Amino acid sequence: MPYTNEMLEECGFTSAQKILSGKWSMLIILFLSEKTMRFNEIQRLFPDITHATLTKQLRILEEYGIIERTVYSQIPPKVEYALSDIGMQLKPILDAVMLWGEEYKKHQPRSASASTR
Amino acid sequence: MPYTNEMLEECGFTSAQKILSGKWSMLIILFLSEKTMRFNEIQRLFPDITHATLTKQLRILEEYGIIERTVYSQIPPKVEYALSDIGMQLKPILDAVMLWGEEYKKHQPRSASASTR
DNA sequence: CCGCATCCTCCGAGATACTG
DNA sequence: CAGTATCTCGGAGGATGCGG
Repeated sequence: MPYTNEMLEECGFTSAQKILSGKWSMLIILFLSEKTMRFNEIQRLFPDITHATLTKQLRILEEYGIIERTVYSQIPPKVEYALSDIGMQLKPILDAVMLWGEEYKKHQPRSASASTR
Repeated sequence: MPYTNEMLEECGFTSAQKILSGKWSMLIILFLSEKTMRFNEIQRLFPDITHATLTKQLRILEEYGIIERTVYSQIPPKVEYALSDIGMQLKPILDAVMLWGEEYKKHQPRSASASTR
């Protein structure tokens, strides 16, 4: 039996796809699962993501309810990012993804870096 | 310590991100993990993916070594798609993702369908 | 039945510069 | 220190039509 777009919208799988398909989503979630971090901490962790892009990614994940944002109204400002409960439940999955990725690289030493598209 | 783009390229996690972030990748892999399928079977399963798009997705996954393509030279043509060994190892992960998605929808009844972006 | 080539649309990701 | 506002650009995803 076929799966139309409507049916896929209902399915939890589709939510997961949207949330995880962001270029940095999985990495951010994985590191936040270790500890709560400030904006600049995250940025120092990934020097190659601009702060504008990082802000967007964090906003999206926040809207999805994956991370929680705490603002301390002070000078200088301080904002902390932490995983929500449901976000935390992604950790074992992302760990498994990472392990799979390592395994994959052993078998396919050159494939996924040279994106053929 | 920071993770530069170069370091991330080395990391297996990045391969996984590229492979899994395709809009249909996870769904296709999940269904192929159940059984080998012909092109038209897959397309009937997802009526809302055009055959051009499906072809591209399958090619990409094939280049990544996730799926294997068997062509039967006959009239009419027959092509079968199956998961490779390394592709099969994704199944438990995708099952977990699906379960997480269901759990997520319970907690966030409206979030990820109304993509706020 | 299956795949390829072409063209188009749209959005993610980044670059840059400015605010409190 | 953190966030916002624009702009650009490339590529994913899709529509259509031809070819074997």
